Amino acid sequence: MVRYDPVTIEAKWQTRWEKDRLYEARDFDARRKYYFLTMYPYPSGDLHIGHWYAMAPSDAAARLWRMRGYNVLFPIGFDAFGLPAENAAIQHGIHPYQWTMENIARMRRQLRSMGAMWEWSREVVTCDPEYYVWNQWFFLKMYERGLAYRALAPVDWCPKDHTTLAREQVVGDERVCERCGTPVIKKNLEQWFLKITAYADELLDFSGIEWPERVRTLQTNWIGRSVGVEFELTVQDHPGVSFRVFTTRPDTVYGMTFAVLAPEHPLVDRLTAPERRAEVEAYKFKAARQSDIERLSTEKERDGVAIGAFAINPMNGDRVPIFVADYVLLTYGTGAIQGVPAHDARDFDFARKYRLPITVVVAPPGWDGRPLPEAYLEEGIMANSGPFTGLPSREGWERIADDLQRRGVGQRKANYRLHDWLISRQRYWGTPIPMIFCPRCGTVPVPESDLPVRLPEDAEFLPTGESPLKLHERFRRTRCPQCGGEAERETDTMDTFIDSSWYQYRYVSPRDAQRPFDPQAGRYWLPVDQYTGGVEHAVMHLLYTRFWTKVMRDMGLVSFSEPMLRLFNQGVILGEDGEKMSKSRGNVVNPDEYVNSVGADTVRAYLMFIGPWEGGGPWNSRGIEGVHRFLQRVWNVVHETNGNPHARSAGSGRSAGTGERGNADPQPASRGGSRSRDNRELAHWTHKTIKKVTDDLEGFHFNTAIAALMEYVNYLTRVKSAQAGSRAWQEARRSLILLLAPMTPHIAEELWESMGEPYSVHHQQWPSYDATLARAELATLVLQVDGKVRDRVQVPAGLTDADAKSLALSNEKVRKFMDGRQVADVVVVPGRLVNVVTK
RNA sequence: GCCGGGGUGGCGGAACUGGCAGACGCAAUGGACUCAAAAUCCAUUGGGCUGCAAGGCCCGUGUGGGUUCGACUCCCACCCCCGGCACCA
Repeated sequence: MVRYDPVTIEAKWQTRWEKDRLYEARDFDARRKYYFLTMYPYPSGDLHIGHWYAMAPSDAAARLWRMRGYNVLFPIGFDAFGLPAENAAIQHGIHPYQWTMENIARMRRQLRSMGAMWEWSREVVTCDPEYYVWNQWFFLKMYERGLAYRALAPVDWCPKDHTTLAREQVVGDERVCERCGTPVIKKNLEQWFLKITAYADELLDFSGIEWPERVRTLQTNWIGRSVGVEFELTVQDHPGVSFRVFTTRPDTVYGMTFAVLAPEHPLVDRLTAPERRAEVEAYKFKAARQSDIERLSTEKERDGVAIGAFAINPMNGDRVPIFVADYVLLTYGTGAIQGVPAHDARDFDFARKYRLPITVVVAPPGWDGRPLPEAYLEEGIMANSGPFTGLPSREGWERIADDLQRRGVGQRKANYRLHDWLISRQRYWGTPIPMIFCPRCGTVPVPESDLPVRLPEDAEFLPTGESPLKLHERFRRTRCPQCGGEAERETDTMDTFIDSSWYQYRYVSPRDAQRPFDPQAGRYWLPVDQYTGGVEHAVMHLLYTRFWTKVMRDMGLVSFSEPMLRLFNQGVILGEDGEKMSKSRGNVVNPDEYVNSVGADTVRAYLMFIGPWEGGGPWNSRGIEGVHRFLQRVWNVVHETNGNPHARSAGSGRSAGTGERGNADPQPASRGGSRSRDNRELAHWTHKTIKKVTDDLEGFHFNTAIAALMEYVNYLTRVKSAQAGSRAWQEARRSLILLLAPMTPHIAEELWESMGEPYSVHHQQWPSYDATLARAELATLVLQVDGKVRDRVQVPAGLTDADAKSLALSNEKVRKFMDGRQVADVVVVPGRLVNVVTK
């Protein structure tokens, strides 16, 4: 028998498939389309086992759709802009372009070893001007629509990477850079923003897409919509001066006993009384310093300083003191609040500390009028609230909001935690922002006809922390497109999340030089049907690309509002020690080593078998051997019966699927009326396995699909000698190979060929099953007495409830355990269980 | 603190819509083959008790309660773990 030699057969088939363009997706095919996309990799240099974990199961799922007769688009590319390339340039003197392209070349080779059905002809590399020109084009379109703007704002700056970061790229309590872990600092800089907040409400709507609850919640929390009322407070003895506060609790306005401004609030200086000035200044200084120093002391006591001015409560005319306190943030709402200690925990602490009155305006149930031990945050009955007293607070909320609105003092408003997307990066290796600063005309966009603004190739990479573009005179100095005078280019480049916001559209027509993508091809392929990738992108990439799609819709480029209909997040593969893989831990698994020993099919199948795909989990070098043994058994069970004279399939052709659909054989072996019991059992195994594997792959339950195939192969091995040569056996072997084809494509192709079946197994129809055969002929009926299992009997599958009942009642063991007691009830679960309940 | 997810053998994990808990794999133990080893194959493998044996009995899905003929699954309370957000007014 031929030995299973994965390394040789895998190389052989990969070459052949590529030569034959086996997996090419055809634009405008008559078949239904299916666009299956996996997040493209960053070309870091080596293909990591994590890439395999993300991609191999995706490939299997995409292959399933193909075998089921869909025209599948399964593209790949590289997220090729980004900091590591530039850092390599600074450290090793290699140009980012060269570094990136060499990495891509190496990763292409490694990716090919996976045997996936990617279409390399559609490959997209984002650092190619052919690609990033459209980033610039989109930017200009957004600028035209008022969605791109430049503003001076306090922004997050990473001192190690020497660049600004989007709010989303600053992580954790310690506020560190998402990329390098360095604590960020605040800087006041003029930067470009994209107005994602204009779409905040729409981004909260996930109807029409099947995305994991987890991601939807993450995005919803990130957007952080809260609904309330913004109203005006006038300041006593400062005619014409007022400030606005935002509250989600207009029902508590009567309970305001103080007001707070953020330390950076513009009115602070103006309103501070002369005798308070020194103290207020000191507080402001302290607050400013604190935002720069680590804010690690989490349970910091709330403090503040009275500024010596008083605000007037618009509901009852009361005069309340104004404070500055750093628990109020300038960046949220209006940077000022009403202090309602009875109904807000923070205000409560603050009022306690400074001995401010605590007025209850929403009475807790059964409140006896005594002071509250802590802030009461729930609903209740309004108290001390003028004409609103006695109303349920829920109603008071609306009535006071109405009242403020009618009097022109305030209006209902939604506030968002989401900020506009800061896209300026002070680095070289990204898309140049196509803008020009002219001393006469101001900020002028680069005309579309002048695109792309190319990165100069001869930039110098010095460890100064200054952008090479800023130091590159020939790039920086230009002519103003409006007046023709001397002007300067914007030297900042775009956040690389711009690239990934629309790359799925580029795959549709990657070489189109006229527009970002061909709208006709787009109408056929778009949107993405299934997207897969890690959950770490939940509030960055996945939010940005939804935003981008909505902008494209408003531009008339697409007719839908959501870029990806279904999303699946796979888990993270860990080192053998259960820890995150890292070079310093020395627990990194190199996929190439395994590919070169046990083969890509084994690595693929093992990654799918390890557990639920969404769960990730530790790598286990013994576990992979078990999967390899399984493939070896598959090989043996097929090969050992290859020589049998009856083993050749009678009718086989392009459409020779095993099931009903497109079946060339009008009377498959499994439907014959005169089959033996053994044949019936074999056919039952075949069909129930087809059903199980089909259902599991559909739901991305690769682990249980493989477990079912293992059971099937164990069974086939047991009955091999008795069954070899029968038609049911032949059907079984064919089905086995077809079911394996998406997960382990090489061994499937090799075995398919060895059986004398026509090339290629990957052009075959996915087997369908016969529901009758999939059901078992015999069922094990569990007999219980009072809920305890007392016997198990084999019964025919279609046994009636009445028969099951009498069978149970006459069963010897059942009678024994009834112990002479009366029957109170008999519960029958058809085909499964009978429970005799005694009195 | 809030939001989301999760706790099942020595390990990774199965279990339809409330109906045989532990599929499949790893590890382990015993055996076959071998001069020997590796590989392979066969058997056993949740815990406890009991029987010469075939077998029998009890306990068991984080904890405590509840609903039900019957609960890993549903309800209530709690503990622990993972992820996210966090002075957001």
